[in-house]
Amino acid sequence: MFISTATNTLDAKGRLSVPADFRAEVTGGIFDGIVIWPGVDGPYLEGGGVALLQSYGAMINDMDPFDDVRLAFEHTLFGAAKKLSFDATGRVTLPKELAEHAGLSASATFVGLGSRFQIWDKDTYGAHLAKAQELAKASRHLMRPRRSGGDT
Amino acid sequence: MFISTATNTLDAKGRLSVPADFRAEVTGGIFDGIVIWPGVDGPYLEGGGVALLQSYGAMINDMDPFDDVRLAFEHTLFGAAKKLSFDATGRVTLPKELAEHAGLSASATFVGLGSRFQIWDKDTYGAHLAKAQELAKASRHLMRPRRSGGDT
DNA sequence: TTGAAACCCATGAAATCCCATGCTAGGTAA
DNA sequence: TTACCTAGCATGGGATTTCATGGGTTTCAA
Repeated sequence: MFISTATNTLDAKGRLSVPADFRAEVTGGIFDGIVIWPGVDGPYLEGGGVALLQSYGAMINDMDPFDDVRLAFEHTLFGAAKKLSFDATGRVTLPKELAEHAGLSASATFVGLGSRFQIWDKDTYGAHLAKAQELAKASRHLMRPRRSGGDT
Repeated sequence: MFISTATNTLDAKGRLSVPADFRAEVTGGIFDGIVIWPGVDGPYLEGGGVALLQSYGAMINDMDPFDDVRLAFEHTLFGAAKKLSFDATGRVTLPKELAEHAGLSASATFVGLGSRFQIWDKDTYGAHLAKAQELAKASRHLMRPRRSGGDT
C-alpha cells in the first residue's frame, strides 16, 4: 500500500526522487517504474504501478467499444498517462506537461492513498488537505472498519 | 500497453517516426511494424500491432459468414488496413489516402489507448480531447478499478 | 525514364546512465 | 547514556546513449 506523505525536490533536469517506500511497492513487477497521469478534477497527478493502470483497463474493457464515456476514459487515462522508469538511484524524469498540470516548480509532494498515490505542489496540497480534513471530520460517523479489522 | 501522447513530424516524403514506446510494444513479433486503418467515426487513424488485427479477426470469425454486418466490418477493417513496416530508424511511410482521412499535414499526434492507438492531427485532437476530458470529468464516478487493490 | 519507395548516413536535442556527496536514522561499542 | 559508525536515501553534476529528424543515394516498377 502507498501510505504517508513526502516532499522531494524536482531538479533542473526534471528529475524527481520517488520515496523509497513507494518504490518498494512497484519494483519486482514487469515494469520497474511508475505510471502517472493528470488528475481529472484538479491540479495534481495520480499514479501507481502498471498493475494499477491495468486494473483501470479491466474496468474500461467491460464497457461497449464505442460508448462515448469509454472513449473519454481511454483518452484521458491512457492517452495522458506516462510510463516513468526509475534510474539507478530511484528517480524518474517528470515530463514538462505533467509538471505544469500540477503546478510543480522546485519540489513535489507525494501522497499515498492506499492503492494509488498523488503528486501535488506542496502549498496547493496544504490547502487541499485542510478542506479534506474538514470534510473528514464532518463525515467521521460514516467511517467504520469492515468485519475482522486489522489486516496483517 | 500503448499509453501516452506524442506528436511527431510528417516529412515531405510521407515518413513518420513511430514513438519508441509504441515500437517496443510491437517489435519481436512476426511482423516488425504496425497496422493502421481509418477511424470509422471521425478524422483519425487507428492501429496497433498485427496481434491486434488478429484479435479483431477472431471476433469477426464468430459471426455468420454472410451477415451484412460481418461483411461491413471485413471491408472497413481488413479492406482499408495497411501494414507499415519500420525503417532502420523506426519510421513508417504513411500512405496518402490515410493521411488525408485524418487531415494530416506537417505533423501527427499518436495517442495510446491501451490495446491500440490512434493518430490525429494535432489541433483536431486538441478539440477532441477537450470534449473527452469534459465527459470524463462528468462521468468520473463510474471510474473505479476492478480486481481489488492495484498494488505491485 | 521517371516517380516513388527503401536504404544509408549525419546531426541536435533530450533522456538515461554513472559517479560523487551530504544527510539522517538506527545500531553498536565504550 | 553517549559518542561513533554504517547503511540507506535524497541530491547534484558530468558523460553517454537513445531518439527524432533531415537529406542524399540506390532500387524497383510503371
